[in-house]
Amino acid sequence: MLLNPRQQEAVRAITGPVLVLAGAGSGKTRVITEKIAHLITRCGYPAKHIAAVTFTNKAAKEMKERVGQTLGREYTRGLTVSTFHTLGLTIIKKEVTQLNMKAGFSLFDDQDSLALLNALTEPELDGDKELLKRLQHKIGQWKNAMLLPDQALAQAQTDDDKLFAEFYRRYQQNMRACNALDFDDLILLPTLLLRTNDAVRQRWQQKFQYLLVDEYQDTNTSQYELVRLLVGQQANFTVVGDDDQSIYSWRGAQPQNLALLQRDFPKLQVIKLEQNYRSHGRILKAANILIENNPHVFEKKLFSEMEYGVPLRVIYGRNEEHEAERVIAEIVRRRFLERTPYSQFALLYRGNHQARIFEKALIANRIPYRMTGGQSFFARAEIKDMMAYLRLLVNPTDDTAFIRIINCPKRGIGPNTVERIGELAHELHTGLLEAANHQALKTRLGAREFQSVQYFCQLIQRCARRCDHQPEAASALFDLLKTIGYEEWLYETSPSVSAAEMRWKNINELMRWVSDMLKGDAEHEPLSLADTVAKLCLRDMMSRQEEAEQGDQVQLMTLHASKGLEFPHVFMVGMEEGLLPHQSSIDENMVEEERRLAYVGITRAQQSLTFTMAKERRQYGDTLRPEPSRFLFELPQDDLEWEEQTIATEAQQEQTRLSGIALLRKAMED
DNA sequence: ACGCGCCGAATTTTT
DNA sequence: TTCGGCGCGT
Repeated sequence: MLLNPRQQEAVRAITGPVLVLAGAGSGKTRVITEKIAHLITRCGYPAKHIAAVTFTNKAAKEMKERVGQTLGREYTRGLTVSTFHTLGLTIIKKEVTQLNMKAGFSLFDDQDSLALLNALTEPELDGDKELLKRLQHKIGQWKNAMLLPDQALAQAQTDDDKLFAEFYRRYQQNMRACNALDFDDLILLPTLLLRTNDAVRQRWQQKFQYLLVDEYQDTNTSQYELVRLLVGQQANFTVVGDDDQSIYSWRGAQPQNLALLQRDFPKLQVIKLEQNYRSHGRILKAANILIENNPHVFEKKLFSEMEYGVPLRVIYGRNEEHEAERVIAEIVRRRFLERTPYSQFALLYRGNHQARIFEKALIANRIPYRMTGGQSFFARAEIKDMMAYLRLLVNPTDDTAFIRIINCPKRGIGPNTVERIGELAHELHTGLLEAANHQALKTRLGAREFQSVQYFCQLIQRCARRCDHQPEAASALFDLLKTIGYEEWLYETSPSVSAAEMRWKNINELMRWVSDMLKGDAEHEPLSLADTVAKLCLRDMMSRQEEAEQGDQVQLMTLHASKGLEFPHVFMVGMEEGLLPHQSSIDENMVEEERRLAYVGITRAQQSLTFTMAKERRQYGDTLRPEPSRFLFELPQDDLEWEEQTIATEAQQEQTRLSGIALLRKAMED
């Protein structure tokens, strides 16, 4: 299909700064990929001088694929399509010496940095999880605002802030000692370096002569600054975004960055993509009218040339179980009557806890479903263990990794022994592993403990040395895994055999990625172990296995997780004051972002949209009678069918339930 | 190794 | 209020 006039305009605007305001379903990924193709084939930009930046690996991967399809792989060689964090990492790796860092640094995820913060604030905070989270969040805010510890301290108003700034200083000091970076550092360090070092900045401006940024409304201050520094005076760039889909401000995203562009680049060309190719007219109308309740810097109104479609519906359950039952009865009915496959239905909710009741009902009715989100692969204990081994191999000063695995699997090294090692490390100004390997430890530990520690150090060192010879690295890792007896340990400590099997399977999955990345393939150079580990930390695996084969399953996810996706039939559940908008957002005057969240949900729907709610909802042990969400009243009532609010008799309710089940029986006989 | 008992969660989480 | 996870004790 041809690009529409606005899309063409967006693709062809190649001189100077361009902002593409891309409404939901307006084909923005297509515009970005076409634009990259246009830059390469028509404008003489070599691929290696173009960078496209996204927020997720998934988006980066999709974009890479689509550019490859459009142009053919040979034209895309050298093209940079990566996440902000991977781009930051690329710059840091090239500029390690400028940054006074050693190669083979570790990347800490949120859990790792929380563990470090816990250790650093031991006496003062005493492991208070609530406070630690707040501290971590605060440090993140400072980093995103590009404030270093002493600047944070200088700015601190309250005593609390001063204390937190002091912890921030300790944290950074320790991170440096461990040669470790957190995710925010991946943006902050390159930004500060580019800002202060003219030669480095020029080098990177030379490298990236054209920059494209996706989901621009989700950038934070340091990310925007990085963009500004990279594009320089030339300002040849395109950012694509939609202020109405900004739903991550609680994570530091600054949707104001869209408006700031106009201030910082007066020549900014603004192009709006308002034609929607996804949803029926009624759904778009509802979305437009809802979002008009928010203030806007840029006016935007989506339109569709598709049919007007069926009315939006609002249905009730007498409580949350009944709500779930009714949704399921509805799905079963439509599957049966209209032959709609399960996979065309999506259930969207505000909070993960809401999923449980729907899950239960789906299981009870044997309806296949897929829940996205939840505990991620990398949050699993066995994966964290293995990653800690990998990190320690690459970076012997990674004390967080050392502490995690020193006694895992159990090898008779208890907290006391670790304490002794810590003391020695402190005296010698070294990392824990080096201290553990020091002869001075002999006099401080019992013979057994000393021997255990020695054995562990030798294991790590031997393996690390073997890993230096690239071809041997993978087998060295497998040998290590064997030697420490991790599989046996899993079977000993898991609550069930099947749990152990699951965990061991996960370990093997990880090991497969590692060995694939070490080996490389037709499209990927073989990577060093250090690069492999870094990529894994950023969840940036090559050939990340295709999302487990998607059968015919009902889709369950949070509204946040649904951004960017589309479904023929959408149920937005729990449409109640207190849930959406969420109570704490109401309390903090953050209803506009909740409205955007509702907007995101509505614009996921292609053909039909159903809002559901419960008349009664149990919470904290008492029972609430929530009001319908204010957003329902903001929608065009002519397009909304409210179910009659008659109070059904028990008999009628039972009838509804039974007819649902009867339909199910029939469906299962198919 | 297993079981019991207590405590915490209850908003969203791209890296 | 309830459920699940974790930690400790036998």
